[in-house]
Amino acid sequence: MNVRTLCLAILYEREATGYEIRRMSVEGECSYFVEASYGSIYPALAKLEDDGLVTSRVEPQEGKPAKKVYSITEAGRAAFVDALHEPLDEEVFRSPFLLFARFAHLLPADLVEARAKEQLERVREDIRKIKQAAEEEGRTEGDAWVIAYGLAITELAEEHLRTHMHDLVALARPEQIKKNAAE
Amino acid sequence: MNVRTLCLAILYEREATGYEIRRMSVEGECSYFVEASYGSIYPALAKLEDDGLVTSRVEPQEGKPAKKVYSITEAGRAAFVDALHEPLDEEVFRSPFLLFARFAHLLPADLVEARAKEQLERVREDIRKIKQAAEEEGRTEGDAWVIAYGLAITELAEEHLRTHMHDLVALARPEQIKKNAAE
DNA sequence: ACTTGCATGTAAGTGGTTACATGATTGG
DNA sequence: CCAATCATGTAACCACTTACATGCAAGT
Repeated sequence: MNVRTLCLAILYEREATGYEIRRMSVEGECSYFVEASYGSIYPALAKLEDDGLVTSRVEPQEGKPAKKVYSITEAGRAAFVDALHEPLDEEVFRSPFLLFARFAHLLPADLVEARAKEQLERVREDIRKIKQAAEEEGRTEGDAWVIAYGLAITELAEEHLRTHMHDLVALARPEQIKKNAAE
Repeated sequence: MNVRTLCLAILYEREATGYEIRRMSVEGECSYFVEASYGSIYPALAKLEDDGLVTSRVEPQEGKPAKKVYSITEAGRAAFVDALHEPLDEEVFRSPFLLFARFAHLLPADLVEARAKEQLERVREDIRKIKQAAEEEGRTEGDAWVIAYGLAITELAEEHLRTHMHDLVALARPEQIKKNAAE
Protein backbone atom coordinates (compact mmCIF):
# COMPACT_ATOMS: atom_id res chain seq x y z
CA MET A 1 0.00 0.00 0.00
CA ASN A 2 1.56 3.25 -1.06
CA VAL A 3 0.75 6.89 -0.42
CA ARG A 4 -0.75 7.25 -3.88
CA THR A 5 -3.41 4.63 -3.17
CA LEU A 6 -4.04 6.09 0.27
CA CYS A 7 -4.85 9.44 -1.32
CA LEU A 8 -7.25 7.87 -3.81
CA ALA A 9 -8.93 5.90 -1.01
CA ILE A 10 -9.58 9.01 1.03
CA LEU A 11 -10.60 11.14 -1.94
CA TYR A 12 -12.95 8.41 -3.14
CA GLU A 13 -15.56 9.48 -0.63
CA ARG A 14 -14.80 13.10 0.05
CA GLU A 15 -12.69 16.02 -1.04
CA ALA A 16 -9.64 16.75 1.07
CA THR A 17 -6.45 18.77 1.28
CA GLY A 18 -2.97 17.30 1.68
CA TYR A 19 -2.98 18.52 5.23
CA GLU A 20 -6.21 16.68 6.02
CA ILE A 21 -5.04 13.49 4.34
CA ARG A 22 -1.99 13.43 6.55
CA ARG A 23 -4.07 13.86 9.70
CA MET A 24 -6.41 11.06 8.70
CA SER A 25 -3.53 8.74 7.91
CA VAL A 26 -1.76 9.40 11.19
CA GLU A 27 -4.79 9.51 13.47
CA GLY A 28 -8.14 8.09 12.33
CA GLU A 29 -8.79 4.54 11.37
CA CYS A 30 -6.82 5.15 8.17
CA SER A 31 -3.67 4.34 10.09
CA TYR A 32 -4.60 0.70 9.45
CA PHE A 33 -3.54 1.36 5.88
CA VAL A 34 -0.54 3.66 5.54
CA GLU A 35 0.96 6.32 7.73
CA ALA A 36 2.35 9.14 5.61
CA SER A 37 4.10 12.46 6.10
CA TYR A 38 3.79 15.71 4.15
CA GLY A 39 6.99 14.92 2.33
CA SER A 40 5.29 12.00 0.62
CA ILE A 41 1.68 13.22 0.42
CA TYR A 42 2.21 16.53 -1.38
CA PRO A 43 4.36 15.05 -4.16
CA ALA A 44 1.90 12.14 -4.49
CA LEU A 45 -1.05 14.51 -4.95
CA ALA A 46 0.86 16.56 -7.52
CA LYS A 47 1.67 13.39 -9.42
CA LEU A 48 -1.94 12.20 -9.27
CA GLU A 49 -3.05 15.54 -10.69
CA ASP A 50 -0.50 15.26 -13.52
CA ASP A 51 -1.93 11.81 -14.26
CA GLY A 52 -5.48 13.16 -14.35
CA LEU A 53 -6.67 11.04 -11.42
CA VAL A 54 -7.47 14.03 -9.24
CA THR A 55 -8.20 17.75 -9.73
CA SER A 56 -7.64 20.62 -7.34
CA ARG A 57 -9.05 24.03 -6.57
CA VAL A 58 -7.57 26.67 -4.31
CA GLU A 59 -9.81 27.94 -1.53
CA PRO A 60 -8.73 31.14 0.16
CA GLN A 61 -9.57 31.35 3.86
CA GLU A 62 -9.80 34.19 6.31
CA GLY A 63 -7.02 34.24 8.84
CA LYS A 64 -5.64 30.94 7.59
CA PRO A 65 -3.46 30.09 4.63
CA ALA A 66 -5.31 29.24 1.43
CA LYS A 67 -5.93 25.55 0.99
CA LYS A 68 -5.78 23.36 -2.05
CA VAL A 69 -8.77 21.04 -2.10
CA TYR A 70 -8.36 17.89 -4.13
CA SER A 71 -11.22 15.92 -5.73
CA ILE A 72 -11.07 12.56 -7.43
CA THR A 73 -11.92 12.26 -11.13
CA GLU A 74 -13.75 9.43 -12.88
CA ALA A 75 -10.38 8.15 -14.09
CA GLY A 76 -9.20 8.25 -10.48
CA ARG A 77 -12.16 6.22 -9.26
CA ALA A 78 -11.58 3.66 -11.98
CA ALA A 79 -7.86 3.43 -11.15
CA PHE A 80 -8.65 2.89 -7.48
CA VAL A 81 -11.22 0.16 -8.12
CA ASP A 82 -8.71 -1.47 -10.46
CA ALA A 83 -6.11 -1.37 -7.69
CA LEU A 84 -8.57 -3.10 -5.34
CA HIS A 85 -8.78 -5.98 -7.81
CA GLU A 86 -5.03 -6.62 -7.53
CA PRO A 87 -3.84 -9.41 -5.22
CA LEU A 88 -3.50 -8.08 -1.68
CA ASP A 89 -0.15 -7.38 -0.12
CA GLU A 90 0.69 -9.17 3.09
CA GLU A 91 -0.38 -7.81 6.41
CA VAL A 92 2.39 -6.14 8.41
CA PHE A 93 2.62 -6.34 12.18
CA ARG A 94 5.73 -5.04 13.90
CA SER A 95 5.93 -4.76 17.66
CA PRO A 96 8.99 -3.28 19.33
CA PHE A 97 7.21 -4.05 22.60
CA LEU A 98 7.21 -7.78 21.86
CA LEU A 99 10.94 -7.69 21.11
CA PHE A 100 11.43 -5.95 24.41
CA ALA A 101 9.23 -8.54 26.17
CA ARG A 102 11.22 -11.39 24.72
CA PHE A 103 14.31 -10.12 26.49
CA ALA A 104 12.59 -9.20 29.75
CA HIS A 105 14.98 -11.49 31.65
CA LEU A 106 17.87 -9.14 30.81
CA LEU A 107 16.14 -6.06 32.14
CA PRO A 108 15.32 -4.58 35.53
CA ALA A 109 11.79 -5.29 36.75
CA ASP A 110 10.90 -1.63 37.16
CA LEU A 111 11.72 -0.93 33.50
CA VAL A 112 9.70 -3.92 32.33
CA GLU A 113 6.76 -2.83 34.45
CA ALA A 114 6.96 0.73 33.16
CA ARG A 115 7.07 -0.38 29.52
CA ALA A 116 4.19 -2.82 30.02
CA LYS A 117 2.09 -0.06 31.53
CA GLU A 118 2.97 2.27 28.65
CA GLN A 119 1.96 -0.45 26.21
CA LEU A 120 -1.35 -0.96 28.01
CA GLU A 121 -1.97 2.77 27.86
CA ARG A 122 -1.18 2.81 24.14
CA VAL A 123 -3.62 -0.03 23.48
CA ARG A 124 -6.31 1.73 25.51
CA GLU A 125 -5.73 4.88 23.50
CA ASP A 126 -6.18 2.81 20.32
CA ILE A 127 -9.50 1.53 21.65
CA ARG A 128 -10.66 5.07 22.35
CA LYS A 129 -9.72 6.16 18.84
CA ILE A 130 -11.53 3.25 17.24
CA LYS A 131 -14.70 3.92 19.24
CA GLN A 132 -14.49 7.56 18.27
CA ALA A 133 -14.08 6.65 14.60
CA ALA A 134 -17.18 4.46 14.91
CA GLU A 135 -19.26 7.44 15.92
CA GLU A 136 -18.17 9.77 13.15
CA GLU A 137 -20.60 10.62 10.41
CA GLY A 138 -20.41 9.33 6.90
CA ARG A 139 -19.47 5.80 7.92
CA THR A 140 -20.26 3.15 5.36
CA GLU A 141 -21.04 -0.47 6.18
CA GLY A 142 -17.53 -1.43 5.10
CA ASP A 143 -16.16 1.00 7.68
CA ALA A 144 -18.36 -0.54 10.32
CA TRP A 145 -17.06 -4.01 9.51
CA VAL A 146 -13.43 -2.86 9.66
CA ILE A 147 -14.05 -1.02 12.92
CA ALA A 148 -15.71 -4.04 14.53
CA TYR A 149 -12.77 -6.24 13.52
CA GLY A 150 -10.20 -3.76 14.79
CA LEU A 151 -12.07 -3.23 18.02
CA ALA A 152 -12.42 -6.95 18.77
CA ILE A 153 -8.72 -7.54 18.33
CA THR A 154 -7.58 -4.43 20.17
CA GLU A 155 -9.85 -5.19 23.13
CA LEU A 156 -8.42 -8.67 23.38
CA ALA A 157 -4.90 -7.24 23.28
CA GLU A 158 -5.86 -4.95 26.15
CA GLU A 159 -7.31 -7.80 28.18
CA HIS A 160 -4.37 -10.12 27.57
CA LEU A 161 -1.87 -7.44 28.44
CA ARG A 162 -3.77 -6.42 31.56
CA THR A 163 -4.09 -9.97 32.88
CA HIS A 164 -0.61 -11.19 31.93
CA MET A 165 1.68 -8.24 32.42
CA HIS A 166 2.65 -9.31 35.92
CA ASP A 167 3.91 -12.62 34.50
CA LEU A 168 6.21 -10.63 32.28
CA VAL A 169 7.45 -8.46 35.12
CA ALA A 170 8.13 -11.65 37.09
CA LEU A 171 10.63 -12.73 34.42
CA ALA A 172 12.65 -9.57 34.78
CA ARG A 173 15.70 -9.15 36.98
CA PRO A 174 14.73 -8.33 40.53
CA GLU A 175 15.06 -4.64 41.20
CA GLN A 176 18.33 -3.61 42.72
CA ILE A 177 18.01 -3.15 46.43
CA LYS A 178 18.44 0.56 46.76
CA LYS A 179 21.52 1.52 48.67
CA ASN A 180 21.10 3.99 51.49
CA ALA A 181 17.36 3.63 51.44
CA ALA A 182 17.08 5.08 54.91
CA GLU A 183 19.39 8.02 54.46
CA MET B 1 13.55 -1.40 14.92
CA ASN B 2 16.27 -1.67 12.32
CA VAL B 3 18.14 -4.60 10.79
CA ARG B 4 21.16 -3.90 12.97
CA THR B 5 19.19 -4.44 16.16
CA LEU B 6 17.50 -7.51 14.70
CA CYS B 7 20.91 -9.08 14.10
CA LEU B 8 22.04 -8.36 17.65
CA ALA B 9 18.77 -9.78 19.03
CA ILE B 10 19.22 -13.05 17.19
CA LEU B 11 22.94 -13.31 17.88
CA TYR B 12 22.35 -12.60 21.57
CA GLU B 13 21.31 -16.18 22.15
CA ARG B 14 23.02 -18.12 19.41
CA GLU B 15 25.53 -17.88 16.63
CA ALA B 16 24.10 -17.51 13.16
CA THR B 17 24.94 -16.77 9.53
CA GLY B 18 23.39 -13.98 7.48
CA TYR B 19 21.44 -16.59 5.60
CA GLU B 20 19.94 -17.97 8.81
CA ILE B 21 19.10 -14.53 10.16
CA ARG B 22 17.11 -13.78 7.07
CA ARG B 23 15.15 -17.02 7.36
CA MET B 24 14.36 -16.35 11.00
CA SER B 25 13.24 -12.81 10.27
CA VAL B 26 10.97 -13.82 7.41
CA GLU B 27 9.57 -16.99 8.91
CA GLY B 28 9.82 -17.67 12.65
CA GLU B 29 8.35 -15.54 15.36
CA CYS B 30 11.03 -12.94 14.63
CA SER B 31 8.79 -11.55 11.92
CA TYR B 32 7.04 -9.69 14.77
CA PHE B 33 10.13 -7.52 14.88
CA VAL B 34 11.60 -6.78 11.45
CA GLU B 35 11.47 -8.52 8.13
CA ALA B 36 14.75 -8.12 6.30
CA SER B 37 16.32 -9.19 3.02
CA TYR B 38 19.90 -10.21 2.21
CA GLY B 39 20.54 -6.78 0.78
CA SER B 40 20.16 -5.27 4.22
CA ILE B 41 21.40 -8.10 6.45
CA TYR B 42 24.82 -8.68 4.91
CA PRO B 43 25.87 -5.02 4.98
CA ALA B 44 24.50 -4.69 8.53
CA LEU B 45 26.59 -7.64 9.74
CA ALA B 46 29.71 -6.24 8.06
CA LYS B 47 29.11 -2.92 9.76
CA LEU B 48 28.54 -4.58 13.15
CA GLU B 49 31.84 -6.40 12.75
CA ASP B 50 33.62 -3.14 11.90
CA ASP B 51 32.13 -1.68 15.06
CA GLY B 52 33.35 -4.62 17.15
CA LEU B 53 29.86 -5.71 18.19
CA VAL B 54 30.14 -9.09 16.48
CA THR B 55 32.92 -11.38 15.25
CA SER B 56 32.85 -13.94 12.48
CA ARG B 57 34.54 -17.15 11.49
CA VAL B 58 34.33 -18.95 8.18
CA GLU B 59 33.19 -22.57 8.28
CA PRO B 60 33.84 -24.60 5.16
CA GLN B 61 31.20 -27.23 4.43
CA GLU B 62 31.16 -30.31 2.25
CA GLY B 63 29.02 -29.96 -0.81
CA LYS B 64 27.74 -26.58 0.31
CA PRO B 65 29.28 -23.13 0.10
CA ALA B 66 31.35 -22.08 3.09
CA LYS B 67 29.42 -20.14 5.67
CA LYS B 68 30.35 -17.17 7.75
CA VAL B 69 29.18 -17.70 11.31
CA TYR B 70 28.71 -14.57 13.37
CA SER B 71 28.94 -14.38 17.17
CA ILE B 72 28.11 -11.47 19.41
CA THR B 73 30.83 -9.86 21.53
CA GLU B 74 30.53 -8.47 25.04
CA ALA B 75 30.37 -4.99 23.52
CA GLY B 76 27.56 -6.24 21.31
CA ARG B 77 25.59 -7.59 24.25
CA ALA B 78 26.01 -4.32 26.09
CA ALA B 79 24.92 -2.31 23.04
CA PHE B 80 21.82 -4.47 22.66
CA VAL B 81 20.80 -4.19 26.30
CA ASP B 82 21.35 -0.43 26.04
CA ALA B 83 19.07 -0.33 23.01
CA LEU B 84 16.38 -2.16 25.01
CA HIS B 85 16.47 0.65 27.55
CA GLU B 86 15.53 3.21 24.90
CA PRO B 87 11.89 4.31 24.65
CA LEU B 88 9.98 1.87 22.46
CA ASP B 89 8.94 2.75 18.94
CA GLU B 90 5.26 2.59 18.12
CA GLU B 91 3.64 -0.63 17.08
CA VAL B 92 2.94 -0.89 13.36
CA PHE B 93 -0.11 -2.63 11.97
CA ARG B 94 -0.88 -2.32 8.27
CA SER B 95 -3.63 -4.34 6.65
CA PRO B 96 -4.24 -4.14 2.92
CA PHE B 97 -7.10 -6.56 3.56
CA LEU B 98 -8.88 -4.05 5.80
CA LEU B 99 -8.55 -1.35 3.16
CA PHE B 100 -10.06 -3.78 0.68
CA ALA B 101 -12.85 -4.63 3.16
CA ARG B 102 -13.70 -1.00 3.66
CA PHE B 103 -14.52 -0.70 -0.02
CA ALA B 104 -16.32 -4.04 -0.34
CA HIS B 105 -19.44 -2.24 -1.63
CA LEU B 106 -17.56 -1.30 -4.81
CA LEU B 107 -16.50 -4.84 -5.61
CA PRO B 108 -18.12 -8.00 -6.93
CA ALA B 109 -19.19 -10.47 -4.27
CA ASP B 110 -17.12 -13.32 -5.67
CA LEU B 111 -13.94 -11.25 -5.41
CA VAL B 112 -14.74 -10.24 -1.84
CA GLU B 113 -15.43 -13.80 -0.89
CA ALA B 114 -12.20 -15.02 -2.51
CA ARG B 115 -10.11 -12.40 -0.72
CA ALA B 116 -11.78 -13.10 2.63
CA LYS B 117 -11.03 -16.79 2.24
CA GLU B 118 -7.42 -16.02 1.35
CA GLN B 119 -7.16 -13.84 4.41
CA LEU B 120 -8.59 -16.58 6.62
CA GLU B 121 -6.06 -19.00 5.16
CA ARG B 122 -3.24 -16.56 5.83
CA VAL B 123 -4.32 -16.14 9.45
CA ARG B 124 -4.53 -19.90 9.87
CA GLU B 125 -1.04 -20.25 8.47
CA ASP B 126 0.14 -17.68 11.02
CA ILE B 127 -1.41 -19.76 13.80
CA ARG B 128 0.38 -22.86 12.56
CA LYS B 129 3.71 -21.01 12.49
CA ILE B 130 3.25 -19.67 16.00
CA LYS B 131 2.41 -23.11 17.37
CA GLN B 132 5.45 -24.51 15.64
CA ALA B 133 7.66 -21.78 17.09
CA ALA B 134 6.31 -22.67 20.54
CA GLU B 135 7.58 -26.21 20.19
CA GLU B 136 11.10 -25.34 19.10
CA GLU B 137 13.94 -25.90 21.50
CA GLY B 138 15.82 -23.20 23.30
CA ARG B 139 12.71 -21.16 24.09
CA THR B 140 13.08 -18.79 26.99
CA GLU B 141 10.22 -17.68 29.22
CA GLY B 142 10.13 -14.35 27.40
CA ASP B 143 9.60 -16.22 24.15
CA ALA B 144 6.76 -18.15 25.72
CA TRP B 145 5.09 -14.93 26.83
CA VAL B 146 5.38 -13.37 23.39
CA ILE B 147 4.10 -16.54 21.74
CA ALA B 148 1.09 -16.74 24.05
CA TYR B 149 0.22 -13.11 23.30
CA GLY B 150 0.59 -13.56 19.55
CA LEU B 151 -1.41 -16.76 19.59
CA ALA B 152 -4.30 -15.30 21.57
CA ILE B 153 -4.65 -12.38 19.18
CA THR B 154 -4.21 -14.40 16.01
CA GLU B 155 -6.76 -16.97 17.12
CA LEU B 156 -9.29 -14.23 17.79
CA ALA B 157 -8.61 -12.77 14.34
CA GLU B 158 -9.30 -16.21 12.87
CA GLU B 159 -12.53 -16.58 14.77
CA HIS B 160 -13.77 -13.11 13.97
CA LEU B 161 -12.97 -13.50 10.31
CA ARG B 162 -14.56 -16.93 10.15
CA THR B 163 -17.79 -15.84 11.82
CA HIS B 164 -18.14 -12.45 10.11
CA MET B 165 -16.83 -12.91 6.60
CA HIS B 166 -20.30 -13.55 5.21
CA ASP B 167 -21.40 -10.14 6.50
CA LEU B 168 -18.62 -8.62 4.45
CA VAL B 169 -19.56 -10.57 1.34
CA ALA B 170 -23.14 -9.39 1.83
CA LEU B 171 -21.97 -5.78 1.43
CA ALA B 172 -20.43 -6.47 -1.95
CA ARG B 173 -22.14 -5.91 -5.27
CA PRO B 174 -24.30 -8.87 -6.18
CA GLU B 175 -22.57 -11.06 -8.72
CA GLN B 176 -23.51 -10.34 -12.28
CA ILE B 177 -26.19 -12.67 -13.49
CA LYS B 178 -24.32 -14.65 -16.04
CA LYS B 179 -25.62 -14.17 -19.52
CA ASN B 180 -26.45 -17.27 -21.54
CA ALA B 181 -26.27 -19.45 -18.49
CA ALA B 182 -28.18 -22.18 -20.22
CA GLU B 183 -26.30 -22.15 -23.46
C1' DA C 1 16.81 -30.42 -17.66
C1' DC C 2 15.05 -27.62 -14.20
C1' DT C 3 14.13 -26.07 -9.77
C1' DT C 4 15.16 -25.62 -4.98
C1' DG C 5 18.26 -24.97 -1.18
C1' DC C 6 22.50 -23.46 0.46
C1' DA C 7 25.46 -19.38 0.81
C1' DT C 8 27.63 -14.53 0.20
C1' DG C 9 27.65 -10.30 -1.55
C1' DT C 10 26.91 -5.73 -4.49
C1' DA C 11 24.63 -1.93 -7.34
C1' DA C 12 20.85 0.40 -8.58
C1' DG C 13 16.52 1.90 -7.46
C1' DT C 14 12.57 3.24 -4.45
C1' DG C 15 9.59 4.95 -1.28
C1' DG C 16 9.60 6.92 2.02
C1' DT C 17 11.20 10.45 6.37
C1' DT C 18 13.37 14.63 8.45
C1' DA C 19 14.32 18.98 8.43
C1' DC C 20 13.82 23.19 6.48
C1' DA C 21 11.49 27.46 4.44
C1' DT C 22 7.47 30.49 4.88
C1' DG C 23 3.77 32.86 7.18
C1' DA C 24 -0.62 34.27 9.49
C1' DT C 25 -3.52 33.45 13.80
C1' DT C 26 -4.83 31.92 18.22
C1' DG C 27 -4.16 30.50 22.93
C1' DG C 28 -1.48 29.86 27.08
C1' DC D 1 6.61 35.77 24.04
C1' DC D 2 6.37 31.21 22.72
C1' DA D 3 4.08 27.26 21.16
C1' DA D 4 0.67 25.21 18.50
C1' DT D 5 -2.52 24.90 14.53
C1' DC D 6 -3.30 25.71 9.89
C1' DA D 7 -1.26 25.16 5.33
C1' DT D 8 1.98 24.11 1.29
C1' DG D 9 6.00 22.66 -0.48
C1' DT D 10 11.16 21.15 -1.35
C1' DA D 11 15.85 19.09 -0.72
C1' DA D 12 18.70 16.11 1.44
C1' DC D 13 18.98 11.92 3.34
C1' DC D 14 18.11 7.03 4.69
C1' DA D 15 16.96 2.32 5.18
C1' DC D 16 15.50 -0.55 2.89
C1' DT D 17 14.23 -3.82 -1.49
C1' DT D 18 15.04 -5.83 -6.05
C1' DA D 19 17.71 -7.71 -9.12
C1' DC D 20 21.91 -9.38 -10.29
C1' DA D 21 26.36 -12.17 -10.04
C1' DT D 22 28.30 -16.62 -8.62
C1' DG D 23 28.37 -21.53 -7.84
C1' DC D 24 27.67 -26.22 -6.25
C1' DA D 25 24.57 -30.26 -4.86
C1' DA D 26 20.38 -32.72 -4.38
C1' DG D 27 15.98 -33.68 -5.58
C1' DT D 28 12.10 -33.89 -9.21
